[in-house]
Amino acid sequence: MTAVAASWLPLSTGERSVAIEVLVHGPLSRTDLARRLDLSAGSLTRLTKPLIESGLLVEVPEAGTSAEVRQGRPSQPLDVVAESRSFIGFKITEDMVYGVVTTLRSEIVARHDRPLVSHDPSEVADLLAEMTAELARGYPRLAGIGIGVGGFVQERAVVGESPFLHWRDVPLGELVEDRTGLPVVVENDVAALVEAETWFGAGRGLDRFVVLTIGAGIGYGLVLGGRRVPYAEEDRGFGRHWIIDPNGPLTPDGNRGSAVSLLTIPNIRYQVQAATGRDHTYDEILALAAAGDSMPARVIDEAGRALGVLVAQIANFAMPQKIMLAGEGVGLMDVAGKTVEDAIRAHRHPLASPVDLETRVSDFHDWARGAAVLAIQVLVLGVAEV
Amino acid sequence: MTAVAASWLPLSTGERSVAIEVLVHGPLSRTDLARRLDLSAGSLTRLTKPLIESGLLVEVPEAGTSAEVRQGRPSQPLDVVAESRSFIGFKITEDMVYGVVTTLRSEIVARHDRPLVSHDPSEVADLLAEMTAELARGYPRLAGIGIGVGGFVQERAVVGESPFLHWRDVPLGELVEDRTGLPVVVENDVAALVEAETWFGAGRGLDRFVVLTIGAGIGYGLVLGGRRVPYAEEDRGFGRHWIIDPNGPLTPDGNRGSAVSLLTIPNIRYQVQAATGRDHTYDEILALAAAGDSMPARVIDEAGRALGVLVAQIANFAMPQKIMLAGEGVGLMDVAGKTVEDAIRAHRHPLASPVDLETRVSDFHDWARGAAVLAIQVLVLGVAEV
DNA sequence: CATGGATTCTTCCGCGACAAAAGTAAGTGG
DNA sequence: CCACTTACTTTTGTCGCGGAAGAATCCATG
Repeated sequence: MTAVAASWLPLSTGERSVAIEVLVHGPLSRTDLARRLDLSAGSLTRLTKPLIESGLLVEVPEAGTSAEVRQGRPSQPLDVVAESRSFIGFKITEDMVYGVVTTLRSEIVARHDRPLVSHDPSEVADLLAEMTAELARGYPRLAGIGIGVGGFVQERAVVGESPFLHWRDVPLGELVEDRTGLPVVVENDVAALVEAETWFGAGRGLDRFVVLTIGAGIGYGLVLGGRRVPYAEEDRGFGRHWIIDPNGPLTPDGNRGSAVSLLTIPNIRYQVQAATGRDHTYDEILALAAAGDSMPARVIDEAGRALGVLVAQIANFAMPQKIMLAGEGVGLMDVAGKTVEDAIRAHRHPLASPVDLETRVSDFHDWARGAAVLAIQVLVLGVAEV
Repeated sequence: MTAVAASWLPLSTGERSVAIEVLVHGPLSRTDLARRLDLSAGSLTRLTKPLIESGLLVEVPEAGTSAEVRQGRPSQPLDVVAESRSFIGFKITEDMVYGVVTTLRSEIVARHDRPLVSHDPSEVADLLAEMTAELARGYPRLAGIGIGVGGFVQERAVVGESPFLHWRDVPLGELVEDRTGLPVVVENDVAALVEAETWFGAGRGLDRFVVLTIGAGIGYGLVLGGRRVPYAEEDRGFGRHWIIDPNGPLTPDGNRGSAVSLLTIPNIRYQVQAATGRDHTYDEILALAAAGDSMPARVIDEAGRALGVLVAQIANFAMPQKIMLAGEGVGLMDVAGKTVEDAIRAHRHPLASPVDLETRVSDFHDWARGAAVLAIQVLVLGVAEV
């Protein structure tokens, strides 16, 4: 596997904005683009020409509604050639690596998962290289790899600290680049998910929005002006110091009634086990709660209330236009959705605009997809960022 | 009193950014400006010329440090002619109107206060016109008036709702313009203070910062990307639905342990009165608490803890670069500063960057100055905003 | 089936903003 | 007195955009 020409020609700012607009907002005619980007029709001819010649964009037949009869010269929608390049995204968890192949539009076209048996950096890199080879079958024009890791990542290349892997200053990007010959972007998994949502998901076109994840831990990502706000304690225990109920249940980590102890999957399972003596999976607990089993129902109700308070406070203080809920723990919303909404309402001003809360049913491949989006951003469009 | 030519010539975007930069960041040479605005030296000659000709900027002698011996041609700092125009700012409270005259640089050069005996809109407007005439003495080149009101203000002109004045849809801007012949900007008082801090105060040059005010109520202003984020419930009871301590003291408004009931001046006085049977002023309570009187000390300690939690949560969720504390209630910081800091630390992640908390000792004239800053923004530089 | 109107896109030209380079001004230091 | 440094000005070239005119391609109408 040899290195592929990483990125297209260097794009001018005008060309880049056109490329991103088409990539993110689907097929658009030149006239549409002129309106959206506030440019003249003439400028669009100029800007699109090199993009079409380079193969990034193509003219596509006009969208379906043939019934619609319009006068005038038909528009010539432009679209990115989604399949022209492929990207690989990985999500590394404690015991599994989830991998996907995506198109330029971040649609998942292939999946491949493997158990993670060793946490040794070079062995992990070996595994990622093997999985890359496996995934690459049938997708020859790989342009790059994105890797999402829970933990603190520096320079989009080095894992500065990852508690669950017991890593410190591991140059994962370099390790994988050496083995695959492909450009690699490493990023915190929540950050990657946030970027993916900003470009291709719920956050498209929004100025301020929040991604909140519930799973083994709690993740928080704040996007302002289209950019993610970096913060020092990134993904090293968000919500642990946020005490919702001082009299709440004590959890193994020694915090009483924190958002983490009330909301995360391991702590919910711990609470149910401590009360009933039996170990259940998270899904079982949700089912029991839905069926009215009193003890799980109490724990889940409390979790729903905590989530509502958390969401309300985020809305009060950060004032996002939308809050997106993701992660393996969002099943909570199905069972305790009403509790969450009530709690939100109770902790918001009656005149406040309603919170736009969107729940994304997501599995680990969505995290991997998020990592692939980073590769798209950095490698294709040359979006540099820290 | 006749209308004065309101604003300078329409400025181009380049000229405007130069003007704002000089206005906000004091005297700057062209070379400094070129560096700050990322422009070439040539562009600065071009951009500054019309500004100097129009009288907005002047070349001033180089700054003081004559001891400093440098080679080369001396720089020619530019400065705004601060005294070339004057602005009036008003802050309306329930029983007083506070007025100031400021320079273009928002320095207060005169004050004048009057008791507010009637809440009738036209009588209030009459009073403002009288005070304007009073303040205008000796400051002939008035360019505009800014008015800060607690409540909900629309279009920077109409008081949509103000509970303490019992106003609904009062076109205060128009009323005062009719009486004075001067352009008038009306804005929510917290919003005005936020703008003032963004331009001339602690928020200068920051991308994200928060203004938190404690007084008769709690005020919250969030600035992102140099712009204040508008929100629906603006200044109609921020913090009332934020329950810090579910077992906290009950207050007359029926909320138990909310940020408002724990922190605002009327509620602190109410708590002390309920416990001791005696009515004290806020300053007296602070003094008693500092002296160790147990009951006031407990109330103040609780208030300090509540403030700490509030600040910590703002820092956690909105991630501002700085939080500015203002209002008549900031004396709390002198007495309970340590409690506040402890509470902040307890509710933040240990790895989180420390909260940059700045306390501004402020009286009502600072609110009035904030309103004057709005007049400066809108009338001189044509900064349009909602 | 020709004509005209509508709409989209292309070509071309001019304008404005900017940067880079070259020139001028005003100081310091030997 | 001359070299050197720094600040500013002038000149010139380039880039990107908007606007006007025209080409392409549809529909509607007679």
